[in-house]
Amino acid sequence: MNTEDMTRLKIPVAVVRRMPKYLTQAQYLRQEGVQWVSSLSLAEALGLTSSTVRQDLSHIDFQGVSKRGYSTVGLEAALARTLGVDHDITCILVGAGNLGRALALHEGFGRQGFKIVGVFDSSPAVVGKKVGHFIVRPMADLVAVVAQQKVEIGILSVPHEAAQAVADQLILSRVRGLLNLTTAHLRTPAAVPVVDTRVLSSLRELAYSVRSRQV
Amino acid sequence: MNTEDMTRLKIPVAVVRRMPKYLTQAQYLRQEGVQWVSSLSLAEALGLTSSTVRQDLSHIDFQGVSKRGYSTVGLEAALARTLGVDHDITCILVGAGNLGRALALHEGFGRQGFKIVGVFDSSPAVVGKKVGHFIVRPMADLVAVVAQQKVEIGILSVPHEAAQAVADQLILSRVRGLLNLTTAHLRTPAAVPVVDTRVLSSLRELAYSVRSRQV
DNA sequence: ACTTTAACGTTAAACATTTGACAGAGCTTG
DNA sequence: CAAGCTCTGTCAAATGTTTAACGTTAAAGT
Repeated sequence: MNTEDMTRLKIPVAVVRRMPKYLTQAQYLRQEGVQWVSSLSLAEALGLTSSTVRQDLSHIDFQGVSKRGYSTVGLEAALARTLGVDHDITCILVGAGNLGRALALHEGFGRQGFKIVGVFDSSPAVVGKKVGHFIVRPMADLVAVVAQQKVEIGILSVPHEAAQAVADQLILSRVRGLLNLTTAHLRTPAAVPVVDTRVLSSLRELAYSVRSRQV
Repeated sequence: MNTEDMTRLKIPVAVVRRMPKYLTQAQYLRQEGVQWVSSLSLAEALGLTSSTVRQDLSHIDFQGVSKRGYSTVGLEAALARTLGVDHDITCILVGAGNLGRALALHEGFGRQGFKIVGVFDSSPAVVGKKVGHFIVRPMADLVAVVAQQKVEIGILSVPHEAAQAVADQLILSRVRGLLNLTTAHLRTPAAVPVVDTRVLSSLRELAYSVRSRQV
């Protein structure tokens, strides 16, 4: 089958969710100077089966090599291309509380191409204050900044009561996707995807796992 | 079928992942004074089908009522019991960088029963400093604190190069589960579950969604 | 009391994901 | 230069998840 065709086909969500992990691993190996990686060693590193890895990687426009595996450099590039993170993506952050400030100060995302170009807050007490090298801006500036800087992603770290209203503002300002750090479930038009980070949910899931394994 | 039996059966992972969301929603409705909620309105609030909601809730030891739906109070209690968050769970946090400090300062987790009882860091420059009302402790204190305070969950917010080594120390100190905020994949014995929060992965997943929808 | 109705709980079919199995490709070695 | 080996890519079976459909229950109205 033509690989060009493959990549046009819709990639299953389960596969898309694993791709960032393959990308992280490929970057990591490449930085360590490893040139080739097999589906088996990727699987062992990520807690999967080699079969799953091969099946997953068949969805990207990139070929492994018999007897060697996958080139770490090629894999990294192909995954980045497939995910759309082979170029910078501009983001804004709304909500300059503890979590929001931590994310704004975290340099890791910027290194991975997610460039924060503005920090917003609705509280007059916070607007104008500095967060790292950002000056917190009022919500009224949202539309203009999104338009001028071609912002693609809005990151929400507001109290959950305010989440839906802020999400609506972000959508109106024509942001293309939302990263939701709140516990609220956001309702958005189909054209605006939302990914939840679920920190509290993860803790609760963990509580269940811890408990059900103690038996 | 006897519901007592049901709850002993293993709950599918997909269902466990949704339960925290149902719990959040039930709490929220109860706080607003809503007494009953139907599978359909839960579904609409969380972006699911009513069928999924009913199927999911059939796994907990709690019954809905014909023509009314589920009691928000009862639902909240049953979900909390099932997840094991009906009592406090002690946690420690390792890594007092930006993200770690933000989590330590965030009061929401404490209100939900996840009590942080210690903040640790390996850097002598950080040990001894204050983070909120915590004084950052050295890694050497880990074992003693976990034993004395019966710590169940370790939260990792260290640089990813250090993640596996710190995870190993936490496991040795007999923590029962790990919340992983790093991009590293952690390898643990089967008895020690790990839940990843995947903030960077979520951003990448979002980048893919945004891109594949622009067509 | 009886009918209507709005909900749940359960079944089974549809759909999605994961896994095992194996043919084929291309290094490597003698 | 052929044999052997190790790895990929793909197929199909097994497993897991979601959904629609429907029988059942209990409240509400007549």
